Amino acid sequence: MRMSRLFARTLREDPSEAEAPSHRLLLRAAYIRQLMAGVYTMLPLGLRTMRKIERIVREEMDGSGAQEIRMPIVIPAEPWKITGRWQAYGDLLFKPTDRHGRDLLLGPTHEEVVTPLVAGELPSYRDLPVNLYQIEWKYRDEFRPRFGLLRVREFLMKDAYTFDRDDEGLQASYDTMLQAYRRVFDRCGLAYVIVEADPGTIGGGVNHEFMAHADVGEDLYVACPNGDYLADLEAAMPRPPEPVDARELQPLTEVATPSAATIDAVSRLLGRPASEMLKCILFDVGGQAVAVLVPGDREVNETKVARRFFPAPVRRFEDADFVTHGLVKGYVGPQGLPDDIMILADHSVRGGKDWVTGANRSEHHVTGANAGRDFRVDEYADLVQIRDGDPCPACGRSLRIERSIVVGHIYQLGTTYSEPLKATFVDEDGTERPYVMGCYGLGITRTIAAAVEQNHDEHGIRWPKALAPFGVVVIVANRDDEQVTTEGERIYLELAGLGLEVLFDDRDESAGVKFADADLMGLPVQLVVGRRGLDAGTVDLKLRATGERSTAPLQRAASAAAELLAAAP
RNA sequence: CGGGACGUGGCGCAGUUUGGUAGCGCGCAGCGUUCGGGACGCUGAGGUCGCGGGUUCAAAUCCCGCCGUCCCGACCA
Repeated sequence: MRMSRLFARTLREDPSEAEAPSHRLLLRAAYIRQLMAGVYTMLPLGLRTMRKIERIVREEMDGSGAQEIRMPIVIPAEPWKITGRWQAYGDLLFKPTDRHGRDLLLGPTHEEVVTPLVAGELPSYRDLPVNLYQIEWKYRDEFRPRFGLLRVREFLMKDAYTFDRDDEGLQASYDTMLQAYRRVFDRCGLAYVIVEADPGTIGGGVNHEFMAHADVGEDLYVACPNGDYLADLEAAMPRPPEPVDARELQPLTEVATPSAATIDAVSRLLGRPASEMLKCILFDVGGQAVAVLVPGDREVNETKVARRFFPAPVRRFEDADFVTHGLVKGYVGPQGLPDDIMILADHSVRGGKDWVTGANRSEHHVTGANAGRDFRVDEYADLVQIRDGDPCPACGRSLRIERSIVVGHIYQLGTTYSEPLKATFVDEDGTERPYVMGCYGLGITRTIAAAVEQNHDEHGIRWPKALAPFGVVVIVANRDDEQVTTEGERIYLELAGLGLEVLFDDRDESAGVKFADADLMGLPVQLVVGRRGLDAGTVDLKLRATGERSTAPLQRAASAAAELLAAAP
């Protein structure tokens, strides 16, 4: 490709709207342009890199026994209403309507399409397992798109779906996909970890996230320095609480706590640490009131609450809700709550702990409140938010919180979708059973951004060769020197003849501009043809990743560049 | 949606406080000089000052409403 013809105008200054390195550099180096918040045009360079990743993904999917299909983007709403996700996704969905006023949506993921598809085609256990995937644009009207390609409203995703006869089959399919994902991200040159995670609005049980390290990453995970625990922050389990020694419990006593409606204020007023307070947070779960109990020094992990009740929508009580239920905001405690309020408690609330908690009466709290004796707990669960420094559930050492970008997320869905959608096959014994499903997402456009986050310096992008839009850039350093231009052209054609992807910077620009643009665009190998070198019978080579420079004899220029590229990271 | 900031040629910005001819740098076009790490000179093109309404003799500037973009939070590939 001749750069003089390439549709790519680089920017000398950082666009004001770009903050994250990948956003800034992809704009400056002419890979992408923004159309509106969270929606981007891929320019020729960006599209080439995107295709590179697609190709790697395709090869690994095909090699794992998955078959590519292509599902529609415009989807009828009905199956989504059946699975509950029409409500669960809510405003996250783009919801067009057709001329008949029928509800449609732009596909944010495709469980509701692929499940009935398979059910309609494969009625027998003999057809299983099945693994279908597609690489298609996804639409999610994110609350806040940001950081260029990292979080967008239209993004390219590879989504795969497996259909198995039973849990053992699912486990095997899942393991196969997990290995395929490893190979994809290894080939993309990403530094990443695989963590246990929360299934969010997809649902299901076991699931893992592939998290690429990045300072701008929006996703947090906890890691044990021993390496024996890794988990998404939202899914991280605390170390089980130490058993409480049996002892004499205090009586339940009401105390006046004037204008102390916060844990902090009560703690100061009564001179007791926040860890001895019992926090009682109220949620509305699809119309049902739920009280969640955690120690006063911990936060409720709302994701865990939402997961417990999925797909019912979960929201915190608003002021009006307290009034409706006859509760006093700031002074709510579990004892004496009406029966229509479900009480969920974190495991750490178990046993006699003489809690200080709200008295359900304005300006009053109680002391000596104990689970079982003074208040009922309908269910114990893991509900607290993990913090930096919390003990590792495996070894007890302090966990660290790390930042990352989720580039892949795989789920063992089980029958979460096949059951409500009545997607069944006939098993060997002649009975109908729902498919045991898995689904596997991989963000292609996000991987572009993650790769740039991990591979850049103050001059620009430094692509790993697997993702670079071109492998080599041939730079003509002296534009008015006919011999230099001719030699450059010759080497360019020779490289292209070797089957390499070459960008030929034949622009009528000064050498400095070309060098700067080459660094900015980040192509792995730079080959410079200039007067200086020609006089010495050589060309100059530079490896973008390391900045390492070398020279090669003019006659061996193309093969030397090819060898350098082959050895490049 | 809650909190904050911003919107002026393609890009980065000044001008708004105190209303009075729309500016600078980069980029773009032409000519000349220069020519291996973002060269220089001269000439030139390019702007409904986000949109709508209002105040005023006069609005980029003051007032009201709306739209858009970015940053912090809830959501996720």
